[in-house]
Amino acid sequence: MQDDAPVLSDEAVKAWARLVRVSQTVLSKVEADLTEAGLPPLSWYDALLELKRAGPAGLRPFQLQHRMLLTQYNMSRLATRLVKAGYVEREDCSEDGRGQVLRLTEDGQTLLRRMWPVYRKAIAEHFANRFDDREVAIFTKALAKLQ
Amino acid sequence: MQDDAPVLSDEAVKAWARLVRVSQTVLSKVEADLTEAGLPPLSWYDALLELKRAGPAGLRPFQLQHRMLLTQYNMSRLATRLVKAGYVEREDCSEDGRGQVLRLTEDGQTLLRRMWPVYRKAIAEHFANRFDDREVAIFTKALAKLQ
DNA sequence: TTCTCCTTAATGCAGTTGCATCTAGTTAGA
DNA sequence: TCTAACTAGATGCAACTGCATTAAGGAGAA
Repeated sequence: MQDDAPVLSDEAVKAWARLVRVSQTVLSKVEADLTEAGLPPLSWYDALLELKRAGPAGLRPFQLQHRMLLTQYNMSRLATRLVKAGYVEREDCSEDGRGQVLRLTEDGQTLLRRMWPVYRKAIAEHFANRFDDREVAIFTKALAKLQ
Repeated sequence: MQDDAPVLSDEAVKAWARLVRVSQTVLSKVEADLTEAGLPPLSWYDALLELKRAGPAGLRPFQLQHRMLLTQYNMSRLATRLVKAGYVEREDCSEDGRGQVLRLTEDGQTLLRRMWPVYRKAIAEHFANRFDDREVAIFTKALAKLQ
């Protein structure tokens, strides 16, 4: 019987199981709050927020893709959806014939403003309210080790 | 200008963002390791493990659904896939004409045994190795507040 | 210049999820 | 016993994801 098993305590497995379960639960509660308010999913918010931060220069799809940790094909499709919904405009990139530039539209700005209160409330309710400042700091520090 | 905004510090938002990002990243690394080893996704492992724990009595789909925090329709479909793949058997429930019982098959047992080494290695690499025992305890305790 | 390799982005296909709805069986109250 | 309300599970449809592949432009070496 070989023992090439990585060391993994029961406690570590328990922590893992809890991370998976908790993140899934909390995330789906937040998504549910957005859906209930008739708003699009979190991924749309994330994309629009990044584009807002990028300002009028916009972002190349591959840049947004890296920031959001998306796959290339999912970025391509998310962009298509956001453009179709009118929240983003996509134009060919003048410096690179292969590329595009994505920019937030007015409607996109508006959507961000409509989503934030709902999103903020959801984060508070399902996540932040459970911790005090010290615990938030500890939690953040622990998560940083996984990045 | 109303102020019905829930209290939500920048630190809390940062912790939230990190939780979302990290859990997504780590989870997808683990899934990738399973895929690379030619194994089915994590959700299959979870289901099979619950069925193994349930023993020969098996589980009703709705019981498994609650344990795995699935929606009813996703439970129904996961069961169909597992049955089709031969890892689970599904028979009508004698006590309840509407219901079924799910049981692990021999092949299901075998799959569990094949998946665990890969899964364990992935948990260790992408998660547990980043922490010492004390940190695992702190992390678990923090996550507990979100349950 | 031309050839090769790399990067950017799209897409066909199969599988999965969310939502709404449906069927069928159970339970409890009049 | 009959009916209304509830519970267990399946499914049609649209949207989304993963995988593999493709098209097309860019960049550098010979």
